[in-house]
Amino acid sequence: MANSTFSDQVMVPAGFSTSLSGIYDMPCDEKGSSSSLGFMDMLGIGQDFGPSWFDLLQTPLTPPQALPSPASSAVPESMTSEVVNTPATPNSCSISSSSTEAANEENQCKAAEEEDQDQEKAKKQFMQYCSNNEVLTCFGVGFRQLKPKKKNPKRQREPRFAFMTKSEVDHLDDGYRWRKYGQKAVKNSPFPRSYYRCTTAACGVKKRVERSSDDPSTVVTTYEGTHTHPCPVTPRGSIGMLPEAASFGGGGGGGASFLIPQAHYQVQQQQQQLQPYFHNQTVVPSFDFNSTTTSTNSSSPYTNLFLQQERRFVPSPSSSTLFRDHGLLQDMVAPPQMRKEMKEEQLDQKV
DNA sequence: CGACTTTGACCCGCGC
DNA sequence: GCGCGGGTCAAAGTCG
Repeated sequence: MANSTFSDQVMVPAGFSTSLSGIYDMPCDEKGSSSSLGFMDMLGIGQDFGPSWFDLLQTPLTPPQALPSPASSAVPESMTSEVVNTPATPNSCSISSSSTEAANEENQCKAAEEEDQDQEKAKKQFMQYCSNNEVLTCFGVGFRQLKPKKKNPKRQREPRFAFMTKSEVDHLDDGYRWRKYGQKAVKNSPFPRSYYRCTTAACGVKKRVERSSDDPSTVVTTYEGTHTHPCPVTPRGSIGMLPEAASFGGGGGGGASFLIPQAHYQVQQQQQQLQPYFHNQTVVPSFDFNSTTTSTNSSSPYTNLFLQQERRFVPSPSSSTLFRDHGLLQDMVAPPQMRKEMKEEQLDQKV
């Protein structure tokens, strides 16, 4: 199978961005039965909870042409309200039959609530991220309920995170090493779904990759689980993603891997190696993680992830030095406005 | 030879 | 109970 680096993903026509669209939230099954979530499940389609996520997917988070300025980078109110609203069903712990069970359930309730809080946090942060980054389509912060095993009937919740990317190839290189362990034909889709598992021992992270039947140019990647190890791709040991930082919403229940930050790192790296290749490519605009709008003391690795990783690429007056120093990121990561400013700055310096 | 992919078989949950 | 579909296993094949 063809492999690609993340740079393949971000090299999309102007007006499109590596896309993430709308967050889905997966309701917990009240009965604790397993639920293998399909694509429709992830979108929340056919489920009776809150506003339809499918509706969210129909609307780009931000218009492709309208770069969000710091002032306008807040999550749109309409989105915020929908994202923050939690489905009514999950973790509603109201029924118990005995005192011990009640105690257990109470603990589970607390844990679940904490998880939900983390998830809420993650959602907010993620929406902020989407809003700030012209993300067109994102869908997925949630938990998958694993099938209860007979020996261990305890419910397990695996964090899941899915997003869509425009890519010619299915399997995108996110820095981790994956082994394909299965492929299945998907109903109502001409494209098969591939199953990958992190090759690192004791790391149970999985990912599913499938091509959208609606838009064959779109690849849907679903991550499941938390990496328990640093990203193996840490050239020169410069930016190794810590396990905490490499996961999403992991404060309470761990988190699924998230590609974007590392993608930028790879983009930056490959930019240096493949400069001619990236010529005139405009990608990944506007990464402005406003520290004033983002909680920095959050226990969520999600927050730290963005703050620590993304800020390396935040175009700001001070970071323009970074662009200058490397001399090759300008076309790549800087939004048009930023490129213009940098150009002007360079002209000023020449004068 | 090790790492990885392919692919048919198998398991399990769910709906009817 | 049965069939369907999603997910996983594992043997065989491929590749560097």
